[in-house]
Amino acid sequence: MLVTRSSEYAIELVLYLVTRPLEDSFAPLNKIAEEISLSFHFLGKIAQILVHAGILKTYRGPNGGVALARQPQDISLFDIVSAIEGDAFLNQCLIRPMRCADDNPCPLHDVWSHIRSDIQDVFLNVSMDSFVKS
Amino acid sequence: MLVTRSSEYAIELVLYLVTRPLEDSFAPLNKIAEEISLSFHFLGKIAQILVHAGILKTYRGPNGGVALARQPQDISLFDIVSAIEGDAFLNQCLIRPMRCADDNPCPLHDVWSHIRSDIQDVFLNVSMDSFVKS
DNA sequence: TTTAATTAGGACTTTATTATCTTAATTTAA
DNA sequence: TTAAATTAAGATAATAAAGTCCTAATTAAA
Repeated sequence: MLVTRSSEYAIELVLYLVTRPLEDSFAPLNKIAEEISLSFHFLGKIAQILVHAGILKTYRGPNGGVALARQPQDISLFDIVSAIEGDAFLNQCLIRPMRCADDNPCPLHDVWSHIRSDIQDVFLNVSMDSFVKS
Repeated sequence: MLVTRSSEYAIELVLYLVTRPLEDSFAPLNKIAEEISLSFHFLGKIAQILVHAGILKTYRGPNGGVALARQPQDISLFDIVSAIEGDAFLNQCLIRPMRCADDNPCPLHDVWSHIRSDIQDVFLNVSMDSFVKS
């Protein structure tokens, strides 16, 4: 598993907002949940995390819903996934992440720090404007 | 999370066998569990999976234990992790892995298939001989 | 100003993962 | 041939992740 299911859902939610027509403002979560076949309540929790991370904004009441808080080109895959998975995402050693440190490295430490830095770059370099509908 | 804790343990187990003196044959799991501070019983289950995957071999009875079934240079990180995580490891799309297919691709399909192929290459190219003690 | 539409967030339930416990099977050596 | 040392594997328990449900808070419009 590369990311949790919560991260998958978060990516789907952002993709939904990125690919829908620009003129629309807030999209209600119940409509999104139905269209992408996810649980409305669970999606609400995901949305809250993304709001706290500054990726989405919400508005309550009639005609309310969620919307992107910044431009698609300013939202990377890394932003979304690290918001859900926490700071530790791609920031730890592969084995015994809690024990391994630069001054007490595990055998994989050097190899892995290069690998995860490469993977992190990939996640940082995929931004949501790749998926904007024209 | 990039891999499950079970995969971490599997990597640790193999690393233990790779880094110990060559003249030793089978190492008993209780000794390994103690040295790397893991649950003996859980380690036993991990070992069984690695045995079925052809990475380890075991021998029961006094002086029994586990040993590498092949040379360190013939065991990659990918071998270990995919044995534990299953065939789906790095072989699926990032979102909705079950639904996404080449003929019905998710929005991330093309981007992600390149990314995961790169990550998979990294896992394939790290083999256990990098960690052999000389 | 009341009602309806929405997000916010806590409590709870279900499911999957991780971990432990117990017994069986295998093998060596006394 | 019995006892000890080991892995094999099923059953159960604990923890974490995923999912559901309920009530509160906010906002717009009738």
